[in-house]
Amino acid sequence: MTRSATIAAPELLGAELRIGPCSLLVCEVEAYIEDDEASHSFRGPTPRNTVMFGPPGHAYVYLCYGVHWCLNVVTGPPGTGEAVLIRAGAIWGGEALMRERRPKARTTDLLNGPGKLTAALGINHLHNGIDLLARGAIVALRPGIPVAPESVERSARVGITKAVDRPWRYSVPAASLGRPVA
DNA sequence: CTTCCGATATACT
DNA sequence: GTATATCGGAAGG
Repeated sequence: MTRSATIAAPELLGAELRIGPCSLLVCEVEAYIEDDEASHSFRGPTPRNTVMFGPPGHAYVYLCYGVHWCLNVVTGPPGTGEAVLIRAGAIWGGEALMRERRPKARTTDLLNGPGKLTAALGINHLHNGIDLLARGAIVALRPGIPVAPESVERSARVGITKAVDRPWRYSVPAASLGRPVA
């Protein structure tokens, strides 16, 4: 995971993100690096973004618009402020509990946004900084379904107004990742 | 279907 | 005071 965010981001597609009985397969991500006006790390460390400058494979969780939790996977060597935002996932396990947490959501809307998937999985500030690759981690990132590099779509990042020209959003259709087992 | 808007922590001007 | 890596509900067509 000691790779730059733009390399790590497409490699995260198809990975399984699990917390308790709930899990998803990552199908949309965005890369953010230090030399990037759209990145929280652009102006250096702050109380909020310190985790971005720490070791790779850890979770950077922040509150967006004062309302929604968003989950990133820290990348790059320690000291570099890089991360990959998990933007969407395919339902993989624990669907009943995820629906309980988001009762109004339809199937295609359950995990199709960074704030939606953290709500469904129950991820919040308590998970900021944890090692997603550690054995027995509360929130764990593991190999899921392999995704062919040729099938990855690249596009402009969403919801930003700076550095819009950098095509650092990577995605595959949720339906291409297979069906939930549980 | 579409547009508009409120919520509101954190960081910056 | 203003902007932001968002979402869901209301209002209009």
